[in-house]
Formats: sequence, structure tokens, C-alpha cells
Amino acid sequence: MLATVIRDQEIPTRRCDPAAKAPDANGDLAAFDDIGTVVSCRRDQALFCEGGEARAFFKVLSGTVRSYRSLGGGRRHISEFLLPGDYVGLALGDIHRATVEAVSDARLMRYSRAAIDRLVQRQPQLGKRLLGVIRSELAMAQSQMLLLGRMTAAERLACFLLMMADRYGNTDCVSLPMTRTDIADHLGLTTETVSRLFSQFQCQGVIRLKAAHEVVLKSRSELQALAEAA
Amino acid sequence: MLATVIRDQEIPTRRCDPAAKAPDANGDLAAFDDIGTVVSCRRDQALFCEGGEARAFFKVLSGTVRSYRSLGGGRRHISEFLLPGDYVGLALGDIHRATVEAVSDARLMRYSRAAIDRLVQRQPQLGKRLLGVIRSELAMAQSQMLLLGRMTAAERLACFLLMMADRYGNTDCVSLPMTRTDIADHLGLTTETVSRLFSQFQCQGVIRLKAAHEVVLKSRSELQALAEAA
DNA sequence: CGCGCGCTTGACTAACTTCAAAGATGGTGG
DNA sequence: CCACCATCTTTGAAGTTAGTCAAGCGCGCG
Repeated sequence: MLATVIRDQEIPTRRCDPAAKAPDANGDLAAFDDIGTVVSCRRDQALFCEGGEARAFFKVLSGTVRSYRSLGGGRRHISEFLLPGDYVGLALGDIHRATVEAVSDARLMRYSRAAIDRLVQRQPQLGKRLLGVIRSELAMAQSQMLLLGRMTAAERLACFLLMMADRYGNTDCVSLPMTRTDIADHLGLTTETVSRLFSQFQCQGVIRLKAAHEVVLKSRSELQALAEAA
Repeated sequence: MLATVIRDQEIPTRRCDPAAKAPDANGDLAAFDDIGTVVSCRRDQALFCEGGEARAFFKVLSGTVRSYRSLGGGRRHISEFLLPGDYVGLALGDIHRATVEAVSDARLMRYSRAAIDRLVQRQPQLGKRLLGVIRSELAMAQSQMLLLGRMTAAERLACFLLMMADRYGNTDCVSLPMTRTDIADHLGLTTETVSRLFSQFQCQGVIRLKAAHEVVLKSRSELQALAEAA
């Protein structure tokens, strides 16, 4: 896979969730950085696994990361892709409820739970920001439920593309480091359906595939229409 | 509808989420009760609507409540049903991201945000509990995503029944105050499919329908098997 | 250069939805 | 208290979407 082609610079932008613009969520948790250590992670390598003890959480510095849960029969659901600036595992209790792996080679900042707890104890307003981050994650999860439960395949992919464009600083050229299978597992579809939809969207002229993992959004408005087809 | 038949006593049990047993989540937010006021709500009446300003949150005292988001074309997804003891709208920022309505006549405790904020300021450990409640909601949302994205119709209903039994104190007789359409909108299915599955489960002997809204779980283990069919 | 993995495309299938209609159920008003 | 009506539920038959199976292609990597 073209891991090296993928944008690998550091992008300290925060997650931009259109649905949830809680003021708290925008406040960065920069205060944590002092107590973090940088870790590297090769493609497909796991940061932690479902069921494991949660000793730390992370912030993505570069690369892309996926968080998923598994089901019998080799079924998997990727609850989210994490881009630079996103926090991983913040919402965890003592046990990890998802497996987190690198989609492309990645670098992350690691924060130990104990150190964070101490810091939050001393600075209560940090707790409020933490709450904001988790809230926006919950809002995102609720949007995803609506998508999975009630949208057609085409609407799902259109939503996904718009969301990714938004998160990548709202450019019209979006790089998708994850495989078609990853996208399918995120949208509750199959690889084949996702692939067919990419082709279909390209035929319709709403996107252009510069490469399998490099999409140009040619018509935002049409894509928006596809995403919300009543 | 049989709103009066439905259990309407006060059940101060907390939500029991099998996936997320964060110790914080179990700690009640009883400290809030002093500053709450009781409100009543008739069947199908809305507590608040998507997009509205969030001035308060609630705890269900009696009855059942649904929280949903809407989509074009009359599509709807009920993110959760709230039973006595559950908190509603805790995870909210300043704007409601879902509409909340009574499934059956209900009574709720209403807490103003301002009052809560003051209380949390004075007692920081309350903030931690709040965090725990939101965390368990996030965990539940992630389970629901797995269900919506990757489970078959039968698995979804089996999961739902087991979950409801669990939340109703783990008895084998579960009352389902919501309509088939409500259940369908929660599981990402249609009314007809849900109805057919109830019939099918009854034929298979894993449940018995005492009435449309009164289910007896005859074989937990078989239901469990249906819920996790690999 | 060739191998392997991931992507694409086609034909067929299955699961679930849609459309339609009959059958319960409970609430209301006489 | 009973009968009627609206609403919800159940069931059947047909239709559609997305899944499955299968094969070929293309790209990047060794």
C-alpha cells in the first residue's frame, strides 16, 4: 500500500465536528503535552487491543489510525478513523473497548492515565475540556448511528467523503489512506459496494479518482445532495 | 396503546450496561436530586427537540422515554430508550442534538444546567461521576454501531431483547412499552421485519408473546446464541 | 520482472423492504 | 358496559438493495 504517499506531515488541527461545536471541544488539551512521550507505530501495528487494560491514551501526531470492535464471523466495525490532532482512548474506562491500529505509519503522543489524573486534579478546568472532547465523540457516534441505521449505501459514502474533506481542512482533494475494506467496515457495507460507489460517483462526475486513495471532490453541492437524498 | 398497563412504578435502578462497568458510572448522581423539580409528560409529548437550546437535563423517574434524530424522507433513528433511573441529555453541549419524547406517560426529575454547573464547581468529584455516565453512554453507542453496521436482523432483535431484560432487572418477563415501529427505528429495520422476527422467535420457542408488549424470554441461552450467531 | 495484495467489475443470490390487506387491541363515547 | 373506530400488529407476495461469489486488472514491492 502507498503508505509513503499519504500525507505524513504533522497537522495540529483539532477534529472539526460540524454537528458538535461545543466551545469546550475547541479548547485544546495542550496542557497535557508536557507529560506525554512520542511513540511510533508502523502500518497495521496495534496500539492496544479490545479487552486490554487501559493504561494510557494518545493523540495522533501524524498518520492515520483506526479504532474498531469485532464480532463473530470475522465481522468488524471501525467506529472511527483518527487523524492528526485527534485523541484516542480518552473516553475509556479501565478496560479498552476497542482495538486501535495504525492505518498508515503513524506517530502519536502517549499520555499515562496516572499522570493525566494528577494533572486534572490540579487543574479542574481541564476536566471540563475533557468532557467537551468526549461529548463531541458521542455526538459523532450518534451521527454514525443514523448513518448506519437509516442511510442508503450511496448516502453513506457521500457523507463519509464530505466528512473526511471537512476534517482534512476542507480542501477538495482528499487522501484516503485506509483500504476499501476499512471504509466498508466503517460504513457498514462491503468492499465491493464501496468500490462500485466510487466508480459510480466518478461516472456521475461528482468525484475524480486521481488514484485509489486520492479523491478530488468535483462537486460539493451534488455530493451534499447525494448525502441527504430525501 | 397500553400506556396504563406498562410498569409505572418508580424504579430507581441505574442503567446497567454490560459492556461498560466503569466504577464511576455506578456512582449515582444523587447529590443532584436536591436541586431538581419533578415534571410529568404524557405519551408522545416532547421534552425537548433537536436543535433547541439545552437548558436542563433530566432523570427518568417512571415511564419510558425515547431519544432520536431525524433524516430526510421521514427516516428516524432512535439512539436509545431511557428507563427509570436513566439520565437524559447529560451529554449535551449547548444545543440539543436529539429530540426526546415520552414513549409512555412518564415522570422525570428536571435539573437546570446552571444549578448543576454550580454544584459541580463546588464538588469536583461530581464531575468525575458525570464523566463516567457519559463514558458508559459512549460505550453503548459503540455497541449500537456494531449492531447497526454488522448484525443481521435476527441478531439485532435478540440483542435488543437481552439488553432490555438486563435493564429491567434481569427478569424473564420484559415489558416493551414502545411500538414495533419504535423498535424498528432503534434497530435500523422496518416494522414488518421486527414483527416477523417476533413471530419467528416465538415459533422457535425462544420467546413467548403474552401480549404485543409483554415478552417472556423462554430460553436465554438460545437467545444469546441468536444474538451472537457467528 | 514477476508476485501478491488490493481494487474493480460482472452475474447471481439473499436479506430485507415495500406494498397491500386482514386481524388484534385498546380507547372513546354512547 | 358495550360497540365502534383508530391505531398498531401481523402476515403474504412482490420488489429492491446490497451481499456473495468469481474472475480479471493494476499497482507497488521485493
